[in-house]
Amino acid sequence: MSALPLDPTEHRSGPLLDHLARRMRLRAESVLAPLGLRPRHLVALTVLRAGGGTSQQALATTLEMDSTNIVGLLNDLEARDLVERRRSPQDRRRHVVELTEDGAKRLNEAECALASAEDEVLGALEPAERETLYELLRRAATTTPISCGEALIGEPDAC
Amino acid sequence: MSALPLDPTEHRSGPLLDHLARRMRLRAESVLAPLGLRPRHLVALTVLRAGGGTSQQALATTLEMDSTNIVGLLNDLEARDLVERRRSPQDRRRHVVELTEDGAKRLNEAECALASAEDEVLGALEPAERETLYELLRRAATTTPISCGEALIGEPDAC
DNA sequence: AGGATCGTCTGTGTAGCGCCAACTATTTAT
DNA sequence: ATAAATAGTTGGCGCTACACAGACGATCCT
Repeated sequence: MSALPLDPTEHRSGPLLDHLARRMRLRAESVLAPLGLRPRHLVALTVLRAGGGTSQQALATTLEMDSTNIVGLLNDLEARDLVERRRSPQDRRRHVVELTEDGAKRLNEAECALASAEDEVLGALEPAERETLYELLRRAATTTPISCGEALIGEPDAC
Repeated sequence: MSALPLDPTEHRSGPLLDHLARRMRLRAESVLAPLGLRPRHLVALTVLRAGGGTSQQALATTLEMDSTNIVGLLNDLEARDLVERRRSPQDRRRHVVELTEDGAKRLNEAECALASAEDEVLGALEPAERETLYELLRRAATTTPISCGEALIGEPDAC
């Protein structure tokens, strides 16, 4: 079509994302096992750290998982005191899920433990590039996960 | 430790990768259905396009999947003429797996179809940033997947 | 009081995938 | 030439992650 060498073919990162996530997850699984965590738990913890206190269904929306399965996931995390369920004062049906201090600490430990896995999978990238990658992923993941009004329970001013 | 604001906390992209891959995969699933493809097929096709002719076990190593499951995956793709299994002349036990023209075309179509999914998931990133992301992912995924000697069947000089 | 909503529990079904075992065709080593 | 290793295939078993549906109590909104 055009003489410009701008976009010769469609560049979709979906499959690459999938591929790398799998490679990472396989390594993470074994590295995380001694900590009693699975990759899936880390995703939840990461989202919770980023999102502050959210209701369970908000979490379900963010993680795009069925809410019934969120229950089990949170049970795991709460049993290990990594996460806390408090009833919302505004709406006592709701559980406000929040990372505990232990949770934040454990998440940090896990992230340290993941370094080796990341070294293997992202070995082709230099440190600066990895940081760029991280920043892009983080920003993409922090895309006002839910309609904003329901997600931010504690900060009604943010919107 | 240091006063520099360089690395206050560990930055692991593993969980983010996992999260975004999931979000992408869910959308891809429905978008790809009319094309008779699943996300997993796209990963394989993408790897094949990047890697040229590889043996099945090389593919298994790259995708980090059990080789018995590779068989079924390739059966799917070959049944749709997206992929071709030829016996290697050098070692007639081997199947050299290669993308057909139809396969390349179909992969391109699929990538176009994925645009909407990507728009939703990577909506927070500008086009230039998405391209950067793609490039980083692509390079990370192209990390001499196998020990190099076994992977490159057709090009024995490359190493 | 009545209806909707949030979370929980239970159960069912399915898909992805690892693992084991057996078998064939072929290559390599002895 | 015979034995051992390797590539692919098939079949089966089992586990895990999930989605989905139904029922229930607690709570909110009218």
